[in-house]
Amino acid sequence: MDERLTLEKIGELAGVSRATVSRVVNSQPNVRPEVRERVLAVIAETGYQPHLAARSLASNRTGLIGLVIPRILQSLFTDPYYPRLLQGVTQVCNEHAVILTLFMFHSEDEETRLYPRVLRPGTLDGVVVVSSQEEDPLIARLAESGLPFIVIGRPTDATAVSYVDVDNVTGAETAVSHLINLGRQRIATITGRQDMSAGLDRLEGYRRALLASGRAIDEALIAAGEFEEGQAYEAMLRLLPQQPDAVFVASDAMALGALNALHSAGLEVPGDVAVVGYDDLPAAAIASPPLTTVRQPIRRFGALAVETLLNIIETGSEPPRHILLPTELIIRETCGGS
Amino acid sequence: MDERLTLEKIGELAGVSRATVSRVVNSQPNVRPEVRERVLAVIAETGYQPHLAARSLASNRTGLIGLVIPRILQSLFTDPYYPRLLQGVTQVCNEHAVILTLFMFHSEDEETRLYPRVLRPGTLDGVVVVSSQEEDPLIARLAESGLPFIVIGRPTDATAVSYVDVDNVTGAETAVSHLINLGRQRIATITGRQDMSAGLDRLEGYRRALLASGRAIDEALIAAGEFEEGQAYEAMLRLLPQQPDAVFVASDAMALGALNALHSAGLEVPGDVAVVGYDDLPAAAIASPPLTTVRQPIRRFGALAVETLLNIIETGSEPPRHILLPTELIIRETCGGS
DNA sequence: GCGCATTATGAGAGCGCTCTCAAATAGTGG
DNA sequence: CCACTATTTGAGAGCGCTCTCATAATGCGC
Repeated sequence: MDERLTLEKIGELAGVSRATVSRVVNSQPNVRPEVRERVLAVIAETGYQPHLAARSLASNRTGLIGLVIPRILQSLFTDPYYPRLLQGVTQVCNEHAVILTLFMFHSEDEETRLYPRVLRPGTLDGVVVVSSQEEDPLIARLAESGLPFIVIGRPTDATAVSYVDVDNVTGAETAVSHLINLGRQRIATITGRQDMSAGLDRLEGYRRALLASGRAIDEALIAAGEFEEGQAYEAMLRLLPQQPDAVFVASDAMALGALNALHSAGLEVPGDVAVVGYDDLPAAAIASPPLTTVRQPIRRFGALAVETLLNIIETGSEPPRHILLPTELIIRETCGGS
Repeated sequence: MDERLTLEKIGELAGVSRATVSRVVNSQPNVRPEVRERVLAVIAETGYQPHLAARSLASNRTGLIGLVIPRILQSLFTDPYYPRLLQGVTQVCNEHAVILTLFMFHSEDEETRLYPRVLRPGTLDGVVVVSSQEEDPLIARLAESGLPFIVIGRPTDATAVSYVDVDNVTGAETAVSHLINLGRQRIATITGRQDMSAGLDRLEGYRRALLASGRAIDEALIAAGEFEEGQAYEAMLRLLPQQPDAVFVASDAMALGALNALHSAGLEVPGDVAVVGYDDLPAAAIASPPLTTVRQPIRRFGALAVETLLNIIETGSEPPRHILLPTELIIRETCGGS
């Protein structure tokens, strides 16, 4: 009882060979039902589980996938983005009996030192990379290594790489169109970082909505917020001389900053200026006034990334998978009207 | 170049045997410096990394540790507790070249189905369990299996089990003593779940502070909040007839609920009733008025758990490690005075 | 320079599994 | 009932590493 359980041992107990037990464990065909039953009984009785490392070595499959969260994004870690993402990710991992490994880096030094570890042979079957700034070096190395991987959030050089992303262009377009339909005339925007696709795409959506309604783009109404609350506060103040009557802000954190700026400038929201954010943070719902925003299906997002990765592992990375998920406009009070 | 790198291969290139390369890779003694150098050069040049699965099989060490987050606590996942904890945990994992695996369960079914996976042979070197309700069955199974593990948050039957916990008793005691020193006379408390040590200990701290100042415990001033905002709201309303002039609330989420209740009852905070929370959520700082609360060193917490686990893996689980971390009273405005 | 203790090196077994391949058994048609 | 095919089973090699143990090389004292 004290001795370690192996295939051999189970075979002995069931009166068959190691090979047959292996077939049963892996649900392969060509085992007499009666024998299969007998083996399964022994397994259930003993609580045998195959030795992961041994199986990995022999089969060249570890049953582990990695989730890589780069340093740049750690700041976002205070909003519920990652927890939600993790829920989606772990959910699918659990369903498919895959073990999730988590790589979080805290400094550039750590990144360069530990990236090789992600690629280390005999470790992972595949990797989910949360994309940060454009051009994460890890992505190039993954591509080169041949290890299956998928990116959450679209990288710049996207065509050859599989990714799952939110349709930020359409999300932003919908938000801005809503402001247009509400009759707002001078719609400004505070943009996110322009080295992230999320930042670029949300600006692109803003442009498209305006153009679609036959308006011109006024560059003076576009201010850079870098996805940071403080920067957005400043950006909002810079926009005020242009007398916007609405502003589309590329994240809720920034929208909160913009709201502050508007308040301290003595302007009414949504009376004087309508505001729409992006992300639907919990803080958005309890802002005053509650913030109209664009909600992303974050959990589905994580789930879909893993599902797609598993599919890539199974069937190969060709063709690259490009998946865009729709967003939802959550209308609250900062946009006025409804 | 295309062929897979193995110890054998490296040995060939360096003109030594597999065994010698292995010694170099594992920094063992008894290799001539000149030979060591030559081998290291080949390794650097080729980018060789040992095959994890093969090493695991041979050495019976995988270099993986698990972090298990039980279902019950997922609700807490919206506050920054887990992100912070993960930062501490991954930090130490990175330092020690250990790979972190994350197990999150979403239903009772998943738990019972997947617990064995955590214990599966050839998978993990050790486990960090975030304790939830008392008596997590996983803890008993881990103890039985002999796999090294440590619990974050103290389990009930704590003596035989290693854990890292916040000193909730002292934390609560300090908070309540502060209210006493401020001259509050009728200090109530809203408790957390009494099947979690955090809930029990914070109540115990409340009691101790009162007794230490020579006061009696008035059970009518103790109301159950179950760690939920809504429940705390109700609890606060139930307390009001007792005319408390202060309330110690066992979590910030609940404190926010209590604050709401006080407002809607037309009472002034801290004028009529002082409030102290616990946890120092971001929401605590921006509550109105900003909430006095007890801050826990969450990141250190996670870091210490992993460090201790690694030590247990190295040196054995005897004696069990019991670590208590101090808290910090963050004084803001809801307690009045300073 | 010789015998000895020490240190450096390589051969080989074995970790627990998968997978191929040949042998054994069961099933089929005439 | 035999020849033949289809299915079931087991023997054995091999995955890439660690670790023990025997052997080879080296250092040292006299």
